[in-house]
Amino acid sequence: MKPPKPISPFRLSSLLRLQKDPTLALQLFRSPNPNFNPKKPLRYSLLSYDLIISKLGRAKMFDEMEQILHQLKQETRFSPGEIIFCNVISFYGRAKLPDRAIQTFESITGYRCKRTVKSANSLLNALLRCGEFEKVRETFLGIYKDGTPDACTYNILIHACCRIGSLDDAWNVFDEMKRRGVLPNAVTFGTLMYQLCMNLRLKEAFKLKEDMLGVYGVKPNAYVYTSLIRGLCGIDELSSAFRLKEEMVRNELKLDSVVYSSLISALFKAGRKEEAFGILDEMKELGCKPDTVTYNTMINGFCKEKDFEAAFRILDEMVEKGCKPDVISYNVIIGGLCKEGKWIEAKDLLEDLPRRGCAPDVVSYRTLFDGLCHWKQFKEAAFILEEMIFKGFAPRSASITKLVDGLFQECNLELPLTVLDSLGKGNLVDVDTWRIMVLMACKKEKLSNSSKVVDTLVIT
DNA sequence: ATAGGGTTAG
Repeated sequence: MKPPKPISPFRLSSLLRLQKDPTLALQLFRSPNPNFNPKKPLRYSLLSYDLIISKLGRAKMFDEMEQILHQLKQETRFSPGEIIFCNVISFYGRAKLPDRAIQTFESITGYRCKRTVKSANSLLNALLRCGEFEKVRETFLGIYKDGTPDACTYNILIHACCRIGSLDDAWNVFDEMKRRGVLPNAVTFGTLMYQLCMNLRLKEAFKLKEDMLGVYGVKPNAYVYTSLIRGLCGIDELSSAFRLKEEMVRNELKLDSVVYSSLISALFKAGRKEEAFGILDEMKELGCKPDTVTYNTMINGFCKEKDFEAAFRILDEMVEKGCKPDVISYNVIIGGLCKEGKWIEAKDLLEDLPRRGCAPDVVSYRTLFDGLCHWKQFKEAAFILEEMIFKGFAPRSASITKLVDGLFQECNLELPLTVLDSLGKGNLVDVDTWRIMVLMACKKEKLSNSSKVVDTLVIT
């Protein structure tokens, strides 16, 4: 048998690109040639660094990602491009780790890489995602160290103003942008339009639509239309919303699944579900594939109508069409079932998720837990509670109060101890839980039992 | 993968 040749740097990059599993990709990166002489280490290409860092960042494997970054720092053969750091900063933003985003930003020059407004923009956006508005301000004030703010910078600031709910501030930034000679683009108008439509300020929104083309020469795109369509649906102007959809066609804008999902959602809310199917057919005819959100919208519609059979049919259709249901698809159904008192079905569905290839999330558990408490299925609730805490998901504290309250009303003094035990394991015993436990126990005047509660509380 | 739009729970 011929001995295999060692992997070349080029080959490593292709293999990394193909490897979907971040852990296996990391293993491959760390020892690409396990059977060869380690004295001749592989000379990693910049591309392979880029690939592994992005994979680890997307998978939130930040310690491993930092190790690779450290290794990259030692390389003297090349200087990494700024884009790598932009990506890392946005991974930290998505993971709600603002301090790490800032650290990364500050470390860039240590990699022999020039810092520009691009990484500053990445940082601004990461801080915005983390809700760190004061730090957004500080970063913006310091941006001139790296260059001058561009359209992207101002767009992020406008978005930040919208997020804190101040359209006035957003307009101020818009004016400032123009004063500085930076041209607003489609994203600028898309962001402003979104906020106007969210607040149902449709008159101003349509004025902005006129101005963006007439005054600024920017053509309204699908983002702008989607906001307007949703705004119109929000004030029950469905026919106007559909007229806008036709206008998109006339303006040769591609109708995408986002536009269609909005319309389908509106049709269901207006009790016109038959037409929703017509829209679904139209999508298919125009070659616009319904995606997970489109199907989720329909599932939600059917659940609101208590038509769970139809909801499950959509779920089957998704699987058939190769569109994978996500955790939201299931959470919607679990929530709908709980609301109707069908908690057995809800529980069965949750327990079936792993088999269906979907990991339940904190919403799945909270929904079922709240549903069980609402229907006074306390034993089941306590069981789910233990499971969710074991998985690291915290219940809402109001739900716990409701559960314990309900148990005492049923004179069940044993189960609260089990609940307390579960909460203790998750370090979730807060002051409210304390209060209600002692209060309820004392109310029942079962002093022996109340002292037992206190004992358990002291231990936890 | 420097910036904006659609579905759930609260």
